[in-house]
Amino acid sequence: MVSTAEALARRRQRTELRRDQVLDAAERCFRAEGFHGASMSRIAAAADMSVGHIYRYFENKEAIIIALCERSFSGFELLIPAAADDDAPPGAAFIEAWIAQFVWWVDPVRAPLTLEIMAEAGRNAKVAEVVGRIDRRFREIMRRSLLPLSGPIPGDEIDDRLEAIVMLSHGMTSRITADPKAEPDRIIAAFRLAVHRLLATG
Amino acid sequence: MVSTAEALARRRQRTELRRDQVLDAAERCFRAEGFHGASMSRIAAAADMSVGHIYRYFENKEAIIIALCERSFSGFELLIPAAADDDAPPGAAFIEAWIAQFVWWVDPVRAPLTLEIMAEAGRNAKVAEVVGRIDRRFREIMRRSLLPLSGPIPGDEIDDRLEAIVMLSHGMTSRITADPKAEPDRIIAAFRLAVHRLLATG
Amino acid sequence: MVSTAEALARRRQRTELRRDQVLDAAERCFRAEGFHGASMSRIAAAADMSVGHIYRYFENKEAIIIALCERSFSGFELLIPAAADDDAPPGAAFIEAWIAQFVWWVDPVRAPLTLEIMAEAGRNAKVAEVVGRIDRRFREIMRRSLLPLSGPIPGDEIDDRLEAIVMLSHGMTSRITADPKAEPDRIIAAFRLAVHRLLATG
Amino acid sequence: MVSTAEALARRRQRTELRRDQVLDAAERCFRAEGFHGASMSRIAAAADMSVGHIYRYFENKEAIIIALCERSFSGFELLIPAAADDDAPPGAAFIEAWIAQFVWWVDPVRAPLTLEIMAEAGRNAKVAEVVGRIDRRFREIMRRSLLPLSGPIPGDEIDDRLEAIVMLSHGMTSRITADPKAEPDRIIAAFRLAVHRLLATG
DNA sequence: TATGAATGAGCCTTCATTCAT
DNA sequence: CATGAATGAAGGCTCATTCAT
Repeated sequence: MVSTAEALARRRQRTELRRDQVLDAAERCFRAEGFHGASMSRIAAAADMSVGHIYRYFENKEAIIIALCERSFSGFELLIPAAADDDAPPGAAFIEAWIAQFVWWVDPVRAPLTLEIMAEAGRNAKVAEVVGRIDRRFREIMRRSLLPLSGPIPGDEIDDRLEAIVMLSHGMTSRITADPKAEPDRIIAAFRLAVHRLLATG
Repeated sequence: MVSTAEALARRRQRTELRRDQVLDAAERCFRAEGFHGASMSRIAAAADMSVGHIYRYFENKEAIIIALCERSFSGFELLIPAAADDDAPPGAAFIEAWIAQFVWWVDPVRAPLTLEIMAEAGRNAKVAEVVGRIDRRFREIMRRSLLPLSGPIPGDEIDDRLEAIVMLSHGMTSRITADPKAEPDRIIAAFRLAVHRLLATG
Repeated sequence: MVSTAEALARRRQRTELRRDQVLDAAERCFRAEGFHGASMSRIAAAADMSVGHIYRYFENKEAIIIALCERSFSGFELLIPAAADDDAPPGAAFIEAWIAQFVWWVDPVRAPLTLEIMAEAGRNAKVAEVVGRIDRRFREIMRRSLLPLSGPIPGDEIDDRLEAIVMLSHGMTSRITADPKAEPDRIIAAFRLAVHRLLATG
Repeated sequence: MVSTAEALARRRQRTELRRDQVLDAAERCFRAEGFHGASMSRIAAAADMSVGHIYRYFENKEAIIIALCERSFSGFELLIPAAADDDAPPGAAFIEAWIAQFVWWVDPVRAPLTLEIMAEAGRNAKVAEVVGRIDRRFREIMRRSLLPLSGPIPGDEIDDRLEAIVMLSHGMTSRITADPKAEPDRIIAAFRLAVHRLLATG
């Protein structure tokens, strides 16, 4: 029946809404207290939901962490193609646009969570896998869309240059989180300079 | 009395030994479970010591964390001048030696802890202060010893280039930790390339 | 909605029941081991409740102590007006009724707790405040209802005589607690005699 | 040998000194934190002594408590005969001197400890015994030395009157401890008034 | 669907006591 | 005589998770 299909869709959508409601709350809590410091009851309170109800949408606390990691990066994952698929704009301007996307990494609200995720990835295989997936995707996109716009680069240097850009982006997260006085603008400026030098010929 | 002075020295030394014993154990536990995941009783077991006894050497768990942060960086802090004070070797060779020191950052055993420290710095002011101190010292040394060896750099770019180098070193920690398959050698290679390009003229 | 209001009322009532359940258990434990000798886990066991659950009803152990102090005195506080408001019976009979209320103080089950409260008041400001409140109320009632029934008392002696009565009532608690062989009846008899002499003219 | 006997006496005396040193420290600690709140290590620190050394003089913490109870009352026990044995001064003056001794009970520094002892007596048989002993002695002395100075008292009232005096003295301790604003002078004044009325004829 | 009462293991920390030195 | 290092049980409290309603 159509009505059943519709009902199912509506239910599915509502479930998605609830999950987001939990993830929003968890994000706030994890940011302030870390994965291990945040408690389910505090997350529940932040989500305006009962503790028990959360367990209808997530098997346990770890599942929330994993889901949050995925959602956290999906925001970034959407940005990259947005810049990449703007088919072939004039080189320099595109690189500039591409760099601008990285303001995302440097958001002082988001960075601590990203860093927490990286640290957790060191001990939690599932988190490591999520991080690995986005990392591979990030490199692939760079290779496909960023590289063509750079000057000619010696083949044996390509991987190192891309790796350096990845490292820079991770480094931004660290800097923003660990140094409360770091200014996002200055961090981005340093990133821009470094990316330009890494994509330059010679 | 000689004996008293000697006894005191011996005691002091043994205290230092015990503290290190605790810090070694804590380091292993923190690496495996994070600062907040690790428990005092597990740390005690790892240190072959009773829980209560640890508290003779550290006021509380946080004091262990702080002490560990300090000890963790002190290793790095010793390296820098070691390279810097090698009085005036020919430029290129020195830079190479300087870069080689960063194998320290890229040790897959040490990196997870460093990352944990950075994440913790985002919520713990005391940790942030320790991190800030080493950060300032790092920059100051770069400015004093590394910069003179680089080609001429436009004055308004100096800070950005140094900042980029700092970001790269943080990025190495992240990469090594989050990606278990990352090879330290490749990471260092990328770092070397980036540093060279950042110190190059033009 | 009616059901909601009813449910709320029922919940509130059950909460009150639980709190009493905890206080009853705590009272037994405190009596046997003192405020600081009794442990939360033993209180929980005595209350047929898990440790963690107690913390839904009381913020911490001290809150239990305070609540118990309040509840402990509220029993006495109810007695006083009961005697006082019996409007204007013939003097002597009333005084007798009034004295009879003090069997409450002399209950060998209650006295040890009262003494513990007094001792605690010496170090815990919150407890001291609860004790101070009941003390003021006690004096005020004596002044209003007991004094008029006594013979004429020189104005400058009134405070001392009331103070002496207060001291006597405290003393009963001490005697009953510290001397297991003390007979409540004899203690009350002495109290009666002393009160009569303190309220007598001359 | 004489020297041995002397040495033994000297040792005994030094032991006594050490015990007092511990008891002084314990008294301060117990006053501030109660019997259960004070810790051996804090007592040791207050006594300028090592923890382990205390155990040469006292079997365990309870032994310190007991010894302190005994010493605590011995101070009072000495006072009574001091007044009593002043052979037969004129009645009224003696009673006044006798009452004056009770400033001891009302010392705001001593009272909290006395109250703590009374509370502990309710659960610790050994403490109860110490308290009981002093209590019996107190009554006996009153009967022997105070009573003869009073006016003629009906035989069946004697015990009640003495009991009331005992209660008053306990009450003073309670009042002084529990009410930080209570003035010792006023308490003593009330006590004096009550004692006079209890010893008066009729 | 939604609640929050209930659990008990586990957290960090402190304790009385012992014993090698 | 004197120390204080060492223990591990027990302290108060919080937690993730379950389940009756």
